[in-house]
Amino acid sequence: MVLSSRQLLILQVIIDEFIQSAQPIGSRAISKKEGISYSPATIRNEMADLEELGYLEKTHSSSGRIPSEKGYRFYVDHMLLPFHLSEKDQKLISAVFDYEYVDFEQVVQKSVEVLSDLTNYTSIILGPEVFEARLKQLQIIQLSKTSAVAILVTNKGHVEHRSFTIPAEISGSDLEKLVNILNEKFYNIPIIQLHSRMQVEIGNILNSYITNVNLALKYLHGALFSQQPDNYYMSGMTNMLLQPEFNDVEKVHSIYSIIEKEDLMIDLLRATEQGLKISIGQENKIDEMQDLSLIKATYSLSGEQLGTIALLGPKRMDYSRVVSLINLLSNQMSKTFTDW
Amino acid sequence: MVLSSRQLLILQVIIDEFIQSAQPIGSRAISKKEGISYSPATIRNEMADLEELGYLEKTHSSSGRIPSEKGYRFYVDHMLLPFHLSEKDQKLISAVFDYEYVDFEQVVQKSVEVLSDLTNYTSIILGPEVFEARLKQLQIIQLSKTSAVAILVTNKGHVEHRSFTIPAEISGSDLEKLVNILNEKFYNIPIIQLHSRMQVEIGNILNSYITNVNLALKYLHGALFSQQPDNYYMSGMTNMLLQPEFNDVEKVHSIYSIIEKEDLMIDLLRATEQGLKISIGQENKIDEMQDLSLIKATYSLSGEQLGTIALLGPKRMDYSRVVSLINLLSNQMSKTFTDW
DNA sequence: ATTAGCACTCGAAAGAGAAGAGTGCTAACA
DNA sequence: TGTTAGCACTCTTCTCTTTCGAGTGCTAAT
Repeated sequence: MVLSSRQLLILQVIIDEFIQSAQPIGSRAISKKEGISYSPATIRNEMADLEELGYLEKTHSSSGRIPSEKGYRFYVDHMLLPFHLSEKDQKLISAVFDYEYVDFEQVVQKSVEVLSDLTNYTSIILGPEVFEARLKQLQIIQLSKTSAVAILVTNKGHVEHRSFTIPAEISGSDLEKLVNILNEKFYNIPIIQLHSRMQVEIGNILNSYITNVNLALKYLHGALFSQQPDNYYMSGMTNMLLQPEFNDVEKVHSIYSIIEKEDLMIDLLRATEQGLKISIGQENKIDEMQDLSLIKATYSLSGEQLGTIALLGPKRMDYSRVVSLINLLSNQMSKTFTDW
Repeated sequence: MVLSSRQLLILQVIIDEFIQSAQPIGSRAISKKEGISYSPATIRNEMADLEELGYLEKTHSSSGRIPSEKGYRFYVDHMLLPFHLSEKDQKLISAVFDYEYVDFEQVVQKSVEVLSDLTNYTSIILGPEVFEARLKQLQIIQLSKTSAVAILVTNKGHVEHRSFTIPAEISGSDLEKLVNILNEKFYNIPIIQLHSRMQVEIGNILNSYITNVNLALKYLHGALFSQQPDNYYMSGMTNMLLQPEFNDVEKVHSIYSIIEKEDLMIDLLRATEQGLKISIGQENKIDEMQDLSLIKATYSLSGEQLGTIALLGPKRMDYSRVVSLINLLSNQMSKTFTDW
């Protein structure tokens, strides 16, 4: 069953209007729209058909129509017009990349903010995946007899650091030796392999130099990897409060309880495929996200996928503008990172 | 005008009950309370007096009473009983300090979380002030021809880092020299002085070694200080949604709009005096905080004030438990930091 | 000084009615 | 045959009452 062009037109008008107003749309309102030359009665017939096909819904038996999830899906798949971003939008986005002293974190932080500001939705970005980077330098700086900072720098400029107390069994000079050997031996290996190779490859070598090798390794490892790196950035959570569909504290709370579960969101965002993906309502598979849409796009460095940038808002989202914004932003991010 | 002991008792019961129930308290309910042996009529008379004195309010002409801000203030100043924390609370708090690998950030992060979890209010902590620390080591690690990471480590184990692009006019070896000289010259000076002394003291010395000194200094400085250090930690914002007084999206939004203004909150929290301070409703001087109470306490390292730990919730707060929790936590923080 | 009694006030909840937006269906029309 | 006018019907929303109960303030009795 394929839709007639008139049905398409009416569907489009209803979705566009509903995205604007958040109110059910009636036949009379549609017939008065520019570009529509049918009477309300005709439109009512078409709406009834569209409803039967599953693209529209009613809130009650004599209400106007609102888009169903299937309607949104169709809209997103087949009716998304290329949106022309305003000068202002474009400027605000490029401003993110205009700074002299920049690093990944700063750019990502600014990106997530500009995205939530421009859309009035909640924006989330997964930062560059540290473990894909390679070891540039490892360092231990002793602060006192019993405490030190371990610092790890990757070839992509990411820095991880952690303070720790030096156990009595390990001397400062032993730690230093350990670090020297690790730096020499493991320069430029992927961080993700560091853990396993630390155990396997150098235990023997070190035994001759250092007492308590295992303890020292354990400590060093604990210091560096005890916490997952914070590459999760979110902005505009309160924007949810502005959406009329969430004008009830109950709903807000249920949504926030999901958004706050960082692990869950990371799982949700971690992109499988390159490119842009839209999940509408129940497509998200999570009860609390039934009324939400998630739009995510990947960004990359020299073609290699680096992270995900995403937007969370009501199903009634301004998809066409939002998609343009995300595309522009993710492309700019990719470009900037690759240029460095 | 001093309150009679019966008035005190009634005031206490009303505030305690209201903190529990969030409902206006009537005379009959009070007279049935254990420890009260007066008839409702007697209590009504006392309540009328307490209202005239400004300690109580009515929500409408025939409602029960609720505490006024003056009532809360009196309660907090004169009626706060030492609260015996449950085993569970105490355990959860000490668990924060029980880890093997710890640094400031981790402890602060965990503290802010445990505090909001235990209270169901919003918790904020100002982390240790970096600029009071001293320079332990400065380092530049070159990542490529045109990019590098600058890392600054303080004697307190704080690490600041920033990536930057190396301008064409400056050679890598010059940067290295610069860092060496800075390390030698400025070891152990307070970070806060680093900026000015960099300008004044070593410009001359460096001129002979390095071309483009000023540019290099400018870059290094920009890299290290371009961003304020993130020593602001917050947790439990969504807890506000659980409070019956904020069951209206409007109110939540106005509160969140304030909480999100990091600068403003930092100003509000930065403690002038050592110790614990409670600000109730209008005492906060901020319109949007009329319905909120703020409790803040300082923590310190060897007696030297280090930061602030605070709790934000409705005026109807469980002051006595909350004060005990904050005191315990801030003391533990001070103790832990001093022990290191 | 305390308390019982009582009239009164106000909010919350429930119900009734009117208005209005919108539908579905039927029959007329081009 | 596709389109439209007309009309009965449905359902929400708003407003107006009514009722109920909790709680007060005041007066008079203890």
